[in-house]
Amino acid sequence: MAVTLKEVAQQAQISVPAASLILNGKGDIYSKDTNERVQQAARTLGYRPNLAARAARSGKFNAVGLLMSDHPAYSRLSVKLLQSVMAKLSDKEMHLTMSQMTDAQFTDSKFLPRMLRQHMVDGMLINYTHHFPEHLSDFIHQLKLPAIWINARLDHDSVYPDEFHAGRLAAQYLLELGHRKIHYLEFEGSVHYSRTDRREGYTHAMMEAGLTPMHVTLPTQFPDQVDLDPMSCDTLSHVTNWLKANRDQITAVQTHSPWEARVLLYAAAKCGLDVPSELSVVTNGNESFNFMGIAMSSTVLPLTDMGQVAVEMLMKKIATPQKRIRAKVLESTMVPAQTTHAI
Amino acid sequence: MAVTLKEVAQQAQISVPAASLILNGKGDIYSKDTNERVQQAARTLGYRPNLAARAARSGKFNAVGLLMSDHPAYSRLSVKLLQSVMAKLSDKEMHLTMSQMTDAQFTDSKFLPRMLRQHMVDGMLINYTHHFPEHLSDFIHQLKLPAIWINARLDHDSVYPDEFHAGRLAAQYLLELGHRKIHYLEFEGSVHYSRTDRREGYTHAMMEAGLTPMHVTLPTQFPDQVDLDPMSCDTLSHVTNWLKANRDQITAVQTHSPWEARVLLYAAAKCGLDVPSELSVVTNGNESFNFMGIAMSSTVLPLTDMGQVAVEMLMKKIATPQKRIRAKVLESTMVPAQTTHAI
DNA sequence: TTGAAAGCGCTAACAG
DNA sequence: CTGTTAGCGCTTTCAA
Repeated sequence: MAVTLKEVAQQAQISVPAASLILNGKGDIYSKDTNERVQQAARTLGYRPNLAARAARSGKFNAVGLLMSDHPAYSRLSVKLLQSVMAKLSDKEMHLTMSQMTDAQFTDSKFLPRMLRQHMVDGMLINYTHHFPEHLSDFIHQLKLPAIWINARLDHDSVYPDEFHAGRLAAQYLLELGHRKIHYLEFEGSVHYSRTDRREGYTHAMMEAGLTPMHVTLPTQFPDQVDLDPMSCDTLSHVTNWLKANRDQITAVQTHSPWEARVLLYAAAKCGLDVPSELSVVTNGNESFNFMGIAMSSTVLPLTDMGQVAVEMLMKKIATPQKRIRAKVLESTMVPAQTTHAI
Repeated sequence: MAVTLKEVAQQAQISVPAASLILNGKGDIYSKDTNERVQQAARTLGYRPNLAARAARSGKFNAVGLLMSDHPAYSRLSVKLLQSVMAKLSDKEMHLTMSQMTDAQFTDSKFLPRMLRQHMVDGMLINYTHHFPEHLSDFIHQLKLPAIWINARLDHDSVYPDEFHAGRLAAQYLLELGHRKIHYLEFEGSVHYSRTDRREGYTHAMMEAGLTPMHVTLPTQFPDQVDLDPMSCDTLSHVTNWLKANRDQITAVQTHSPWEARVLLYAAAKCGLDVPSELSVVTNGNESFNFMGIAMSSTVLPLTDMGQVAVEMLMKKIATPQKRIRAKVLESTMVPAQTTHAI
């Protein structure tokens, strides 16, 4: 067994509760000397408070759970977001416990993640973009477990990006650069609200500028499915064919996500189209990135804010669980880089 | 307060310890009827065991900590690895608590992560590729806290990939395809053992085949530093220039990592060199991937095994903390895809 | 087959 | 300023 408070108290010749108070920063009622003795004893013995005992007594776990899918399409785990969440929790002397659900568990109405089955966190962050099982959210409400949703467009207890704004922002940026022949490219895929919203943001900006929106959807194989059959991917040829057929009518392309943007960049190079001098490319994304030796012009999400806001909201929710908190909608910013060029 | 065992026991008209035993699967000494009553009561009341109380009493947290850097170069967080770790822990009814250190904390010899300062986990997984501060590992040993290192090449208590083998494997694959003019490309960067080992694996395979290893190191800007100045990246031009100058002497390139491979693919397209018909590209990596609409031929790590092995080792370590466990070295496999072609 | 008693390590409420 | 008493929710031990 590890060093306990009792041993520290004995060593410092004081009662256990006194040692507890002192080590928790409430020692100002004790003498300078006693404080010193206790601190010293704790240090020499290598005392580490047992968080389980503390939680058992105080009724607070000082822990937050993060629930997500193991399917990248349902719950993309942004490392930056995760870091921001952890940093913010760390400030509050709380920790993060992770839990993921497999697709099978996800659809099984009887399955409950450990974090819901057992009492172990003060609140939950739920990073499910869509398809969050209703029986689970019902259960969470029923438990009155404080929870904040991330990336889900709900009216309350939720933090999510303004995807319409992001879509419009990217288009406006291309328009400001003087582009008129701007196409919008997306691959077939899941139906998260970001998909329609970004496209509508683009459409809105084009109409505002008196231009006709040009939108194309191409078939793809989801990049994470490459495991299944690496040889069968023909995404590139779809993009290349489209680009070849339309190159005269295009000076710029806005893509739904980095996935389309990367393929497009590669296809353009294959077609001998130089980016950015002959073709500008901009995408909506989470963070700025440089996948191919060229920095992508992109809208980026304030992921750090997002994590902080989510944690702040959760803290409020934990303090007053019954009160619903108005959803926070976050705006992206446009980060110009090396794939766009004025016309 | 949530539903407690006491309430369940009252409802089922039995003592608290009896209810505890029954709900923990040790109810075979009780009558069928009693078992049923307790289970029923727990269900209708929505009982969730308080893990803090259980841990306080049993002395086991049933929790594992994951310590990493927030710097992607020191501790790349593979989502697949993380998932495998979580899944394995989930099987054992344990959970994962995350902790990251910032670079500043990392270099501050006085800083201790919460997980070490406080007693809250039964063991730790440490995902630091290099530069793990000595005062921290000393501290961990001193605490006798069971710990397993991931990605660190230590003799004991460690799981890491055989990078030499991976480097050799990729080269051998190209050789089998009939390539002779095989160059090895890497960008300047940190000095993890994977860097030299992979290169030496390549070198070894080339020498075995009676060929001269051709190795080039090009300058780069770390892809994660794009935030700092997105416009200043000239990685692509370095690769393009190198490729142009050497295209006649190259039929295949092996790259240190996907980062080089992506840039190379893009550079080749820019030069009008078709992959794979005119240039084969293979890389060492963690997982197979398709970043640009073309599936990359790559060595891949058994990340799922890696997570499982790490957890298994940690469980052993927790059971017998004093015993050192021989390090487990994992071999990659070669996954051919769309970027390689027989000559 | 069941219950009572004890205690994990800690914090909170009081009394002195 | 300091100690005593009590108890968080649970598991373990022992007696019946």
